[in-house]
This record gives sequence, C-alpha cells and structure tokens, in this order.
Amino acid sequence: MQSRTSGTRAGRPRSAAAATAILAATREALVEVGWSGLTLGDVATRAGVAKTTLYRRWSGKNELVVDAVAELFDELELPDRGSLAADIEGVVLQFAAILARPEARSGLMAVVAESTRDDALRERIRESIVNRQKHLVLEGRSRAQARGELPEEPDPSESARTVDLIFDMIAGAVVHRALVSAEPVDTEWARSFAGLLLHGLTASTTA
Amino acid sequence: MQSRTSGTRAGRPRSAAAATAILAATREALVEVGWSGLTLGDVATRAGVAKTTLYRRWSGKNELVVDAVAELFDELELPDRGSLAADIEGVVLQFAAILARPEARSGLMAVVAESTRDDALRERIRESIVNRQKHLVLEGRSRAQARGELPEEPDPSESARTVDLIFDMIAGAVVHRALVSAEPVDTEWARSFAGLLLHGLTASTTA
Amino acid sequence: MQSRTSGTRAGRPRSAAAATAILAATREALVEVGWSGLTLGDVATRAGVAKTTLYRRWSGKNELVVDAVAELFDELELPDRGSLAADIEGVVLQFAAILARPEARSGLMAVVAESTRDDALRERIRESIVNRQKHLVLEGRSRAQARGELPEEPDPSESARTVDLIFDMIAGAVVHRALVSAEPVDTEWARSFAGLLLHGLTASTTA
Amino acid sequence: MQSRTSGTRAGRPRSAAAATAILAATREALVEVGWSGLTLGDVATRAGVAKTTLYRRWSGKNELVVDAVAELFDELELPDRGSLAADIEGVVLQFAAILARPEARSGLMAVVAESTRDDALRERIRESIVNRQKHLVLEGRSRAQARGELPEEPDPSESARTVDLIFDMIAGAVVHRALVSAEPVDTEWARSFAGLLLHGLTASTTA
DNA sequence: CACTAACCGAGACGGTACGTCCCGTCTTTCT
DNA sequence: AGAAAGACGGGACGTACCGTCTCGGTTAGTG
Repeated sequence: MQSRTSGTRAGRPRSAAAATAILAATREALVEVGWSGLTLGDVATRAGVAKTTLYRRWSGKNELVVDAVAELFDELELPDRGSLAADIEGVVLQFAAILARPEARSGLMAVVAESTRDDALRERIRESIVNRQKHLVLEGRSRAQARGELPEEPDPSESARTVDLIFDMIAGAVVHRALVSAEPVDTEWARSFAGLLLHGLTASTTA
Repeated sequence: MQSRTSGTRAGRPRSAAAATAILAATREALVEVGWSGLTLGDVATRAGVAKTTLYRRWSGKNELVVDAVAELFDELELPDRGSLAADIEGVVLQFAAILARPEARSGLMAVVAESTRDDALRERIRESIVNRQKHLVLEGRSRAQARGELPEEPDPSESARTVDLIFDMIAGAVVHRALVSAEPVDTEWARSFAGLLLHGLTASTTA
Repeated sequence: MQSRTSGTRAGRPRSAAAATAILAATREALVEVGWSGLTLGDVATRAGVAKTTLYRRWSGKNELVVDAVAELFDELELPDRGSLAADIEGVVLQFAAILARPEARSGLMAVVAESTRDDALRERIRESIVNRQKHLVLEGRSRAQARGELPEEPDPSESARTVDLIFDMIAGAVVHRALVSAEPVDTEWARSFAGLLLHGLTASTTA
Repeated sequence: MQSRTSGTRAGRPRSAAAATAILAATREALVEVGWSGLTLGDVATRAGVAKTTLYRRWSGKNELVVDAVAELFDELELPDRGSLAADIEGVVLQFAAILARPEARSGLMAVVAESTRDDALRERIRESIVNRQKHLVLEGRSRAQARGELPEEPDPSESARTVDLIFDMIAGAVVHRALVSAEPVDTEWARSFAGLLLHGLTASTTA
C-alpha cells in the first residue's frame, strides 16, 4: 500500500456529470418543495444518482445548497447607465430579480440561518456569495469617481470599510424589502432607494 | 337556551402559565441547539408541558418561533439622545444587541426563510415583528422634525412609503452586517452608517 | 347541545338512562369500528355523555365491553325440539347466530384475550357470560334423561364435571369453527357436530 | 446492461438474523407485558433493531404476533401411544402445555379477535396456524384406521369435512377450557374429553 | 489486456423527530 | 350538586429522512 500519495489516484474517477446534475436537481427541488421540504434522497433521485454519491462530495444539505445557490448570483453585472443613481437602480433591480426566484429566496435565507451556529458554513457563504459580489460596489464607485460624482478616497483602509458599509446597505435593504417586508422591489422603489442613498435623509425630498 | 354564545367558553380554560413557559423554553432551546436542532418535543419537556398542549396552541415550529422571537424585539425603544444621528446610532446598537443573542440570530433568519414559501407565516412575521417596530421610525422622524433636522412631509401616502423605505434600510443593513457579512455592529460602524444615511454618498466623507 | 328533549326538566335524573345509553353506544361502536378502534371518548360522544360520566361507572374499556357483550348472550334459550340431537342443533345455530353479529365476534374474543393477564376480568367474564349460560346444558341433559336418551348420573361432582366438559366442547367447537376456521356454522355442520357429539368417532358414520 | 432481471435483487440484502431476533423479542414481550401492553417500539428495542426494520417486514402488530405465535405450535407432534384414545390425550395435553405459556395465551386470542374485522389477517391465521396443524388429525386417523379402531372413509370430500370438524372440536374444546372457562387441562380432563369424543354422550359413562 | 482499485446504483440498516390519537385526570361553567 | 365541555400530562402510533453500511456490478488506468 505504498504509492499513490499524489497526483492521479487509481481506480475509476468521479463522474463529472454527476456534480452538475446534482446542483441542478438541488435548485429544481428548492423551487418545488423549498428548503425545509428538500431531502437529499429526493435530490439524488432527481439527479439519477445514488445517495452515497451525493454524500461523497458534500457533507450535508447546507453545503450543497450554498453551492447550488451561489451560482445564481454570478449573473449580476453592472452595465454603465450613465450616472451613479442609474447604476444603483440597475443593480438593485437585478438583485431583486434573482431574489424573486424561489430557489434563491428560500435557499439563501436558510443557509444564512444555519450559518449562525456553524462557523465553517458562514465562512463558506462569505467566500462563495458575499465577497464574490463586492466587486460590483468597487466598479460602481470608481466609475462614479471617474464621472466626478464621488470624491476620491485616499485612505485604503477607510475605503474598504466604506465598500463593506455600502454593500451591506444595498444588499440588506433589498433583501429586507423583498423577503421580510414582502413588498415589491420595483422601479419606483429602486429610484427612491437610490435617491436616499445618494443624498441622505437631510435632503429636502427623498423621491 | 341562549347560553355560551359569547365570552366564557365551556370546559377547563387554557393555562396562562403554559404559554409563558413554552415561549421561554423555546428561546432557551434556540440558544442551546439552534433552529435546526430545535424539537417541539424537547421544547415541551423543557416547559414541563405535554406535546399536545403545545400543538393545541401553535400549528408548528415556525409559528412558535415567530412568537418566541417577536417578544425579543419589544425591548427596543428610542430614548431622546439629542440629535437624529445619535438617535439612529442608538437604535442601531440596540438592534444589534438583540441580534447578538443566539435565539434571535438563528430564529429570525430561519422563519424568514420559511416564510418564502408560506404566505400566512410571512404575514404573521410582518404583524408580530416588522410592523410592530415601525413606530420607532415614526417617533424618530417626528422628533427630528420638531428639532428642525428634517422637513415636514405633507403627503401622507408618500410619508408612509418613506417610513417603510427607511425601516428597510436600517433593519436590512444591520441584519446583513450582523448575520450575512458576519462583521461586528459596533459604535464605529453605527456612526458611519448614521452619517451615510443622513447625508448620502455624495457628501464628502462618510465618517 | 340542547338535550333534555323530553318531559321532566326539573331535576337531573338522567343517571339511570345513562348506563343504558352507554352500553348501547358501546355495541354500536363495536359494530362500526371494532374492538381495537373503539375509544371511550367516542362511546361517550355517541351516548351523549361526558367521558367523566363513563369513567365513574366503569374502570375501563375491558369492563365496559364485558357488560355490553354479556347482554347479547341472554337471548339464548333451549326450546324442546323433541330429541337431544335436535336440541343440540338448535342451540348451536342460536349460538352461531349471535357470533355472526360483529359486536359479539370482536368483543367476546377481545375481552377473553385481555383476561389472560387480568384475573379480575377473567372472573367477571365467567360470571357474566360463561356460567350464566351453563343452565342450557343442564336443561338439555335433564330433558334427554326424561326422554330416556341419556342415563342418570348419580355422582353430583362427576355430574358437574361433565356439564363443564360438554359446555366447553359445544361452545369451543362453535367458536373455533366460526371465528378461527372462519367457516359457516350452518344446519349441515350443526347436524354433523350433534351426531359426533352424541355417538362418538367410533360410530361407523359421523353424518 | 441486461443484468439483474431476476433472482439477485439489488442493494443490501435483508438481515436474516433480524427476523429471528424480532420474533423472539415479540414472544418475550408478550410474556412480560401481554398483548395490549405490547409496543412495536419496545419489540424493536428488545431485538436490538430499529423500528423501521420491523415495519419493513410486517405491516403491524397483528401480523407480527401471528408469525411469532405460529412458531409455538410447530412443536406439536403425534407420537404413537398405541391407541386412538391415548393419541388424543397426548395431543390435547401438548396443546394445553402450549396454551399455558403466556405468549400463546394472550397472543392467540388477541389476533383471533382482530381477525374478526380483517379478512387478510384471518386468512393469515388460517394458513400459518390452523391449517398447518391439521396434519395431526390426518395422522391420528390413518393410524387409528390401520389399527382397526376407525372405519375407512371412502368419500374424500366427506373425509375433509370430518377432519375439519374434529379439528374444530379438539382445538375449540381445549382453548375454551383453558382460556374462557379458565380451568386446568390436566390428565383427568384429557381422558374424559377423549372418551367423550370417541364414544359420544350416549355411552353410559364418560370417564 | 487482465487486474484491480475506486467508483456506481440500489436499498437495508440503526436512529430521531414528526404530528396525531387516545388515555385517564383535572378544572371550570352552567343548570 | 352533578353533568357537559374541554384542557391537561403522558405515551404509542406509523411515517419520513437521516447518514451509514453492505451488496452486485461497472469503468478507467496500470502493470
């Protein structure tokens, strides 16, 4: 039993198609039965795969759903709409569109809830979902700075803190509006939100 | 023969002590085992109550946790700290203190996740948690208007929309910071957030 | 629940009617749902009585069913059909007719089963059901002796043993045929049985 | 890809030891707590088996107890004691010895009671218990015919009816004496019974 | 080009919690 | 004062999934 400590392992390799099928089946099941109704046995059946195959690759429901949901947010992008206000409105509406999909709604909040007692899961969410989208804030800010809408920020540490703050404000407000308040995130709301974020409460009118 | 058409119901009345004990036991169990590990049988045992008593009053885990968590937020208040910025900072820190408690962290997000597929539950959350705290925004605004920090808002419909928007922004940002980004909501962050909310991105400095 | 639809409305003399109603409701429930599906709550509801009233008079399901079933067997009688063989055939068919009723089938065997671990219940069954019917054997024998079909039996102790033996043989055979073998107890079978009981296996023909 | 169309079923095979352990545990539990106190969860625990394993193989308490009790009767046999009377006495005493065991007493009557409302159960009892022991009557008769104690029976249909009749009389009388009358089935009673069965009531003396 | 190790499906395994039903007891209210 | 209504603590039900463990059989790389 000496060799094979590195590189090509002997035996039959894992099927590449299986992982894809499993993640797709996970999203499909999330749509139909939601997080709490989702069972790994059902996912395996939908994917045409044995339960053991699934457990060989993911340690449980939480990790599987994080991977399945993370892919959904990769379609976010920030086309240049000419002004910071328009850019914010655009990304808010894109984000809302993703949150309108059932697999994102129930999957995202559920894994966040689970992560409150599972540090490894929380870190996995931050890496796979949260930090992966922060580039949107950076792009939007530098574009606005190039337009002269925002001042330069010389202190890099302060700059990072501000990016985090803005990300939390945008993502938090949209999620709260969509999932907790359960009110529509439409163009009107997005415009009001962008106006408030840009000019603050003290401006004479928020809309 | 008109009896019992109103008011006093026949039979042994429900124990008032049971409800209190059950809700307290629910929070205790949330602290120790979290949402996914929470069992109604365990809650009943902790409360010194039969499982049937619990099911007679709540239809399931979701509804029970909503009620147990909602009580936590009733301790929020808005003491007058002299300025709108200070008031916002204060309520943000209070809210963060509640979200630091394990029973709130895991309970709140979990029921929100469940509510994405259960309209009755979503409505229950709105009534018991969200709308119950909106008075804080109203108080803060009228106090700020009395101080002259904010202009009057003549249109009542527009006024209500603004209250909702501000509530989503504050609650959303704090929840996202605390639970999704998993970063501390401390005095410094609260000050930055209040500054940004008051003056907007276009102000020269956020801190 | 208006109840008390008849006459005397002053006091509360319902006590007497309750026992009758409860026993009738027990038999009705036995017919519809059988022994294992019979619940005391259901019996109480059918009888228009509170559960507490029922428990005040019977200690449980077993005792209640013994009383309800015992009454069924009181309709057995032994009309003189002219010969011992005809008398035996007659009582066998009467007994079979009772065992064809669902409340007797399931009720009788169930309480016998319970009585294997409950001495008080066994004694109650013997008093209320078994010994109450032994007079049939006595009558049949003395009638046959008067006809000269059977010899006199001088020893009273031996006489009692024989009565018990014959009772066990008749009742046992009919119960076994009807409930265990689940074959019909019809005129033909009754005639074969009576012939065998009268003349024994060694007679050349049993039918 | 044609494989597994017959014979070898896929997946892990059922444990042979489990069935044995479960049936033994069922009898053990019947002895200790009786039919009405018997719990499938308790049986599973005693057998060192999960409740699901038990439900995978039996549909409920009734079916399980039929199988557990049926095995008890397989120890019945008919050694040649030299005469028909002695053979009958012998099998009666053997049967009584089995019915003296608590697991047989409460189990047998209970499933018979249940079978009054469950045709499938009744058929199962007939196959597993009743018909399985009828060979005893056949053996005893042919042995007696060989000895010249009984005449030959030419009509096969009549012959089968007589076997059923005798079986009902023997089994019924013993069960009734042991469980309903609750009197001992001892050598004296067995001798009286055999005498009556052989020679009938009309013979001058039954003992 | 046969070996053979690691994979695959199927499905039984020991468990845990579910939500329901009924038990037998106890309050409370109404008559 | 006595019966109805019905909540109470408790226990078993039969089901659904969990995550693990055999099984028989397949597949790719290596020796």
